[in-house]
Amino acid sequence: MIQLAKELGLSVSTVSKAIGDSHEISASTKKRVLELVKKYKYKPNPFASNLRKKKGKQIAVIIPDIVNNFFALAVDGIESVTMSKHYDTFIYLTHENLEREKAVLEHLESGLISGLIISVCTGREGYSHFQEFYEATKLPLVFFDRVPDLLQFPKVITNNYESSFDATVRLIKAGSKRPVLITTTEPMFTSMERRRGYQDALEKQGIVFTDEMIIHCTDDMELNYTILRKIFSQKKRPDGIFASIEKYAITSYQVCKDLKLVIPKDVKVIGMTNLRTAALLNPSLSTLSQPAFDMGKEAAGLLIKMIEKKSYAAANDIIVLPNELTIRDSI
Amino acid sequence: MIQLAKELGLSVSTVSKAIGDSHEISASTKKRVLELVKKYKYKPNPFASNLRKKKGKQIAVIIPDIVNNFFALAVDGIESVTMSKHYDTFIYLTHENLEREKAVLEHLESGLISGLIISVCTGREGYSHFQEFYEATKLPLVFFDRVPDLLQFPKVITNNYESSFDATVRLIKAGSKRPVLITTTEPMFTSMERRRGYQDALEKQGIVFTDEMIIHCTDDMELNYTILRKIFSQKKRPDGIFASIEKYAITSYQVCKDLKLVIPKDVKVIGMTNLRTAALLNPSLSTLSQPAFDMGKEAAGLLIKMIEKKSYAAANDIIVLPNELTIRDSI
DNA sequence: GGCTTTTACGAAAACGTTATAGGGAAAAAC
DNA sequence: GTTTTTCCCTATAACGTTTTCGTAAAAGCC
Repeated sequence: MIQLAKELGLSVSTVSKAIGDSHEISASTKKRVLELVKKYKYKPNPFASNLRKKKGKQIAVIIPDIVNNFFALAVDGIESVTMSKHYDTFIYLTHENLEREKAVLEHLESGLISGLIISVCTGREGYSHFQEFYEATKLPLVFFDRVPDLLQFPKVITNNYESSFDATVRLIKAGSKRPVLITTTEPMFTSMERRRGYQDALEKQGIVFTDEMIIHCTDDMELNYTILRKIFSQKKRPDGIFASIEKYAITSYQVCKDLKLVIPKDVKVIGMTNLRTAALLNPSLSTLSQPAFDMGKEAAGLLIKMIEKKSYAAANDIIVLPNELTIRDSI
Repeated sequence: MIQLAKELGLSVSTVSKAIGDSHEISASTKKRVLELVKKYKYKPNPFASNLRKKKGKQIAVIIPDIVNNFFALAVDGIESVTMSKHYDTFIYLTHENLEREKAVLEHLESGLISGLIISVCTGREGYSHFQEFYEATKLPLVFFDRVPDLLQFPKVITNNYESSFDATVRLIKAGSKRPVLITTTEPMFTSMERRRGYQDALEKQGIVFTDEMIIHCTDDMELNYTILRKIFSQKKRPDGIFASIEKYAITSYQVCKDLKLVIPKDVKVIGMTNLRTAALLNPSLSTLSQPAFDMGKEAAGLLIKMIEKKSYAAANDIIVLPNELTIRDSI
C-alpha cells in the first residue's frame, strides 16, 4: 500500500480509505486508486486488516462428520452463502468426539473467526463449553440440526416431531401392525423428538406401545446387523421399520434381504435419510429427508446477519424447516 | 500478553519467547509463564502473530463438490492430518465452474493461507491461473485426483490407467462381448487415463474398438438417462458397462431396470464409485473405488511437509495410490 | 466580506505479536 | 586478575493495515 501511495502521490491513509470506499475520499481520487489497485492486483493483507479492525471475514463450521450426505449438503449450503458474501469458511470434524469438539472450540477462542456454525456431536451432557466459548468471545453462534436444546442460541432445525409422527402414521396406514423405531443409543435432542413423534403416532392410531418397540443401535455397523438380525429372526417379529438414522435404514435392508423378508410385503420401511441412491435400492426406499442444503443456507445467512449486526433480533431465532416425506415402494 | 508480562514482572519479549519455547529463556521462567498462560487461558492473537511472522497455520482446500462421497472422504482425510498438525482448513467449492475456481485462487493471493490443496474442475484448458497463483505467492500447492497433467506440481493420484484396464478385462472375462465405456463430455486427465486403460484392455482381449463404444454423458442426469436409454434400446445394444464416473453407474442401473434388462445376465456393470450403498443395490454393484481418504491424507501430509520445509524434495513428488476393484453381483 | 460548515486529505497512533540487537551478571577460560 | 563466553533477559522496531484527529481549502450563508 505504501508503494501505491507513493506512486499516486497520496498518503497511505488516503489509499486505505479509498479502497475502503470511505465517504471522506473524492470520487476522482477513488477512481485513480482503484485503477492502480487493479493494475497491480493489490490485495490488502488480511492479517493486518483483521488485526487492526479486530475482526475478519472468516467463520468456522464444526460438524460431526462430512462423509454423510446430510452434513455434506449442509456444508454445501453454508458455502453457497459464505461464498456470495465473501467470507472464508473453516471446517472442523469432531467424529462424534466430545473432547475433540471442546478442543476445537478452545482453539477458536484465539479470535481466528468472527462467527461459528455448529452441529453438536452425540451426547446431551456437557454443553457448557458452548456457553464458555460465548462468554469468552461474545461471538455469534448458530446451531443447526443437532442443537443443544437446553441452551439459548439461534438454531436451525426441522420439524422432527411432526414429520416423524406423519411417517409413523403412514407406516401404520400402509398396514404395519407393529412398526418399530430404530434409533441410536446416544442421547440426542433430534432423536428424542423423533421418538416422541413416533410414540404419539402409535397412540393416536391405537397401537399399544411397548419398550421393545424401540430398537437401539450403535455406531458399529457389524453390531447393528447382529442386533437387528436377532430381532427380525423372532417369531413375533416387527412388520414395520421407522429408521430414524440414515445408516440404520441400510442395515435394515441388509437384514431383510438376508432373512428373506420381502419389503414391503413382510416389512414396511421408512428411512430418515438424504441418500441419493434411496430410489435405486430394491425396493426403492421411502424416505423422510431433511432439507440439508437449505438448513446450511439459513444457518449461514443468520450467522452473517448477526456478525454484521444487521439484525440484533436474530440472537434468539429458531428457524424450523420441514422434512420431506417421499413415499416409494418400501411401504 | 502485556497483562501477563506485568503480572510476572517480565517483559513482553520474554513472555513471547517463553510461549514460543525459545532456548533463550530459562526453564524456570518458561514454567512460570506457561502456568499463567494456562490460568488465564491466554491464546496469542493469530492475526498479530501471522502478520509479524508473515505466515500462518491455515491452508485451503479447493474442490469441485462436497456432496460426493469421493471428495467428502478426501476432505475427511485432509482434515485428519491438518487437525493433528494444528492447522486450520478453509474449504471452497467450485461446482465445476472455472470462473469460480479462478476467483477463489485470486482471493487467496491475499496471503490468507500458507498452502493449498486442489482438485481441479472439469476442462483441460486454462491451467494458467495455477501457475500465476504460484508465481504471485510462491506458496506450496498440492493437487489430488483431478490434476493438471501439463503442470509441474506435486500430485496425489491413483493408477487410473492400470485399474481401468483391469476392470475392463474383468468385464470381458465375465462374458461381455461388447462392453462400453461411459465417460464425461468434459475433458479431464483422469477420464482420459481411464479411457486409455479401457481401450488398451479391449485391444489386448481382441475386441475391436469402435467410436460408438464410448458413451459421453453430461452433468444433467435427465439428459444422461435419455442418452443411455436410447443406446440400450437398440437391437445391437452393449452387454457391458464400465461407468467411469460415480453417477453414471446409478443412471445405468435405472435404465436397465426400466428397460427390463437383467444385470448381470443381459448387461454386466462395473462402476467407478465410492458409494457406500454399492453393495445394497440390486444386484450389488461391482466397483472400482478410489482410496479417497488416503489420497486426502497424503496430499495434506505432503503439503505440510512443504510448508514446514522439512522436505525440499517434495516439490515434484507424484504419489500414486492404487484403486480397489471389488467384484460383486453385477458382473 | 466575515462567519460557519463541509469536503478532502495527511500525520500519527494503534492493533498484538515476534525478531533483532544489545546488555549485564555470572560462569568459564586463560 | 583479566578477558571471554554463556546465559537470561529487555528495549525497540518492525509487520501492514485502519482509525482518530487535525487542518487547509472550498463552499455555504446572511
